[in-house]
Amino acid sequence: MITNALMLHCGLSWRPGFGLLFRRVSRLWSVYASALIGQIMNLKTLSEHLGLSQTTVSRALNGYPEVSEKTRQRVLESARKLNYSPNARAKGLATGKSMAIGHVIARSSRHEMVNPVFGDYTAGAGESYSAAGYDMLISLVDDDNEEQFYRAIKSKGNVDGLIVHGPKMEDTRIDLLSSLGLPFLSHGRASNVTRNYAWLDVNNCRAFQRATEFLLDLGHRRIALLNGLEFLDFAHRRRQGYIKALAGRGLEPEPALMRSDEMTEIYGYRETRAMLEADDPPTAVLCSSIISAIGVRRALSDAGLTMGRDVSVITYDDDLSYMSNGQEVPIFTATRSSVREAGRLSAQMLLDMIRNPGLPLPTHLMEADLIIGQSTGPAPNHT
Amino acid sequence: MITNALMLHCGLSWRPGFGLLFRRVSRLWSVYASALIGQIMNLKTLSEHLGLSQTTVSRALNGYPEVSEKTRQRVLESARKLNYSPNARAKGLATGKSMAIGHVIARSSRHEMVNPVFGDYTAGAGESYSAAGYDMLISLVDDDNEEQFYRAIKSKGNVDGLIVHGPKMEDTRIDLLSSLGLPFLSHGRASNVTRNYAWLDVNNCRAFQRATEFLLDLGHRRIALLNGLEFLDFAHRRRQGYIKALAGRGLEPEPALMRSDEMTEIYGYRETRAMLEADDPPTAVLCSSIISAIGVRRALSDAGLTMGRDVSVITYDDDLSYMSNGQEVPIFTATRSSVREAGRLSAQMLLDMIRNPGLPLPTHLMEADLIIGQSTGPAPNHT
DNA sequence: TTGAAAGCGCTAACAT
DNA sequence: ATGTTAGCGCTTTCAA
Repeated sequence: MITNALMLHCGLSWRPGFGLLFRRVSRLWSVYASALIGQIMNLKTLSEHLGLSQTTVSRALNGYPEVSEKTRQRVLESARKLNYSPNARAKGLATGKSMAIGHVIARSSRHEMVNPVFGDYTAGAGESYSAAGYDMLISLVDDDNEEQFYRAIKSKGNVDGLIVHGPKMEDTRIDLLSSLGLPFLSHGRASNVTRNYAWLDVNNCRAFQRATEFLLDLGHRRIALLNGLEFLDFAHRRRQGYIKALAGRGLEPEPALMRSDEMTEIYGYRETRAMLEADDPPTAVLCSSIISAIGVRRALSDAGLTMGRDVSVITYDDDLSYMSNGQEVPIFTATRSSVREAGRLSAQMLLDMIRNPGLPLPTHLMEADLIIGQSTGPAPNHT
Repeated sequence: MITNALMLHCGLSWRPGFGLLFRRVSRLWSVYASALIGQIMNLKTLSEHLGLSQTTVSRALNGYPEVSEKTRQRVLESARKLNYSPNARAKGLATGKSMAIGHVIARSSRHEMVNPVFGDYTAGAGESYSAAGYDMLISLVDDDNEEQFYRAIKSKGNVDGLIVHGPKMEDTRIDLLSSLGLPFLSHGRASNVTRNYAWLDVNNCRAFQRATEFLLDLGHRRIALLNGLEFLDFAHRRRQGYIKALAGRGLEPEPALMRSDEMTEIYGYRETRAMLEADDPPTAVLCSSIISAIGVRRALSDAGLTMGRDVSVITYDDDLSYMSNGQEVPIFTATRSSVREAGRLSAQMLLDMIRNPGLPLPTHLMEADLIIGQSTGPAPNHT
C-alpha cells in the first residue's frame, strides 16, 4: 500500500501543474515515512518525507548557499534522525569522484605487505584519508599484468588517485600513470625516470652512507652489504651511499662483500654464512632489512660469534620497537613513528594534488633517524 | 566534428524506425573510433565502435548465453584491444553490488594496525579478495561514533561485506551489523553475544593455558600475566586460559601478578619494573603482545636480570621473524604464516557468505602454534 | 539473437 | 529560494 502511494507520486511528478496535489500526496506519504525508520533511506525517500525536491535536499546537505537557513536545518535534522547518508556509488557516478585512494601492492613483492613497516605507513596514510573523508582501497596485483591493471583501475574509476609502492630504477608505471592522467604519488623515487612526478622518499643514500661511515669510524674495514634487489630504487640508492662512504676513505668496494637479493630471512642466513666461511670474513654487516637481519643473526649465532663484539650489525628498515631487547641491540633505522609520518604526509600530498590539479607536482625527501646501540662495536683486533 | 557525429547518432537513436541510418552512422563513426584509442572508453563508445547496442555488448561481456558466439568473440576482442573495463561505480549502481570488502579499524585501538600481525592478516585477506575480483577497503574510525559509521557504511553501499576487528566481550557492532543486514565476519569472538554470527578466531584460551602449563612444568610458581585490555574478548580468553592452567595445579591466581592495559611498550616496562621491585617478584612473565614484551625486556635489562635464566618470558601475538635474534629468544606464537592463513580464510568465508546468503553462518577456530626457545628457562633456585 | 528504454541514486545546469 | 530535467555508465526487463 505504501508502495502504491509512492508509485502514484512518481507518476504524477512527471507532469507539470500538479504541484498542489504533489504536496498533498507528499504530506500523506510523510505520515507513513515517519513509521519507516530502517526503510531504504535514499535521497528520494528523504525528500518526500520532507516535502521538498531532491535538488533542494541535496543542496542543503552539500552546503550550497542558495538554501534558506530554515530549510537547511530542517533537512539536516531529518537526515541525521533518519540516518541518511548518500549512496557513494551514485554520488560518485554523478560527480565523477570516488572519494577513495588506491594503494597498489605488487604480488611478487608480497613481502612489502608483510614488511612490518607497511602497517605503520598504512596507518599514517589512513589517518589523513579518514580526516579528509576518503577511503583507502588496497589491491594486490600479480606483477605480470600490472600495466593492464593500472589501465583498468583508471577506467573502473573506483579511486581518485594512487600511491605507488616500491618503484624500480626505471619504473614504467610512472610513465603509464602520467599518461593515463590518474593522479599518483610514488613512495620512493625512480632514478632513471626523467619526467616529473610526485614522490615522497627517505634519503636512503645518506642513511647508508652515514651507517657505513659510522662503522668505518669504529675501525671496520671489511663491511658487508646485504642489500635488496638492486633494480628496486631504494636498494640502488643504499648501495650508492655505501660506496660513497667507502670512497670517502679511499676504499674500493669489494664485490665479494656486496650481496643483493630478495630480502628474506634465508637470504640473510645463507649469505652471512658464506661470507663468514670465506677467507678474510667481514667484521661488520650492513643489512637492508629487518627480515634478512634475523638470518644474519642466526648465522652469527651458529658460527659461535657474538654480535657487537665479533661482528657488528646495522639493520635498516627496522625499528627500535622490534629490535631492541634486553641486550640493547643496536639499530640504524627509520623509526615506526617516522614511517607513520611518511604515510600521513604522502596521503596528504596526494590529496592536495587531487584538490589543486594546477599546482606543480610535490616532492619530499625525509632524512632517516640514526640510532646506535651496543651491538655495533669496534672492529675486533684480529682484523 | 566527431562530437557532432556522436550527438547526431544519439538524437536519432531515441526514435524507432531509423535502424538503417543508425547503422550507417555507426560505421562511419567506427572509422573515427579506431583512431581513438585513449579516448573515454565506456560501454557506449565500445558498442558504437562495434555497431552493436550497449545491451548486446554488455551481455557478451558478462557471459550471457543469448549472444551468438561470433558476436561474443568480436566484442571480447574489441574490449581487450581498446582496454575497455566497465566503470565500477556505474556497474555497482546498476547491480547493487560494489565488489569490495571493508575492514574497519577502530581509531582508539590504533595500535591494531601498527601491530605487526595486522600486515600479515591483511596480506592473506588480500590474496583471497584479488583472486575473487574483490577490492579491499580499509577505514580508520574514531570509536566514539562507530555506530553512526556502520550505519553510514551500509547506506553508502561501497562495500558488500565487512570484517570486524578486535571484538569486545559484548560487542554492540555484532547486533548492529546483524540488524543492518550487512554481511560481516568477526576476526575474533564476542563471548557475551548470544546471537549467531560468523567468526574466525584463534584459540586464545588454549594458547595461554598451554603456555602457562609449560612454565609450571619448568617449576615456575610466580607467573606474571601482562594482558591487554580485558574488555577485549581475546584478552579475556587469554586470562581464562592462564587461570585454568593455575587451577589445574591447585594454584590461586594472584591479583598482584595480573596486569591489564593497552599493550604499549611503556606499559610492559612500567608493570614489569613494579612487579620486580615488589616482595616476592615473578620468575616468569607471560606477555600478551610483542610490543609490550619489548618493555618487559627493557625492564629486565635495567634490573640486571637475564632473560631465560633469572626470569622467563613468553610472548604471544608474536613471531619468530621478529623476536628471534642471535640469542634465540623464545617464543610462544601465532606465526606469521598462520596469521596470513587466518586472513586468507576469513576473507574466503566472508565471500562465501555473500555468494550464498542462505547458508548457516560459518565459524572457525584455529589453534595457535607453540614455539619455545632458550629464553624460557627453569625457575631459578632462589624461589 | 538483438535492441529500446527504464532505472540504479545522485548532482548540476537550467528554469522559475 | 525552490523545482524540473537531463545525465553519469551500467544492467535488465520487455519487445521484436
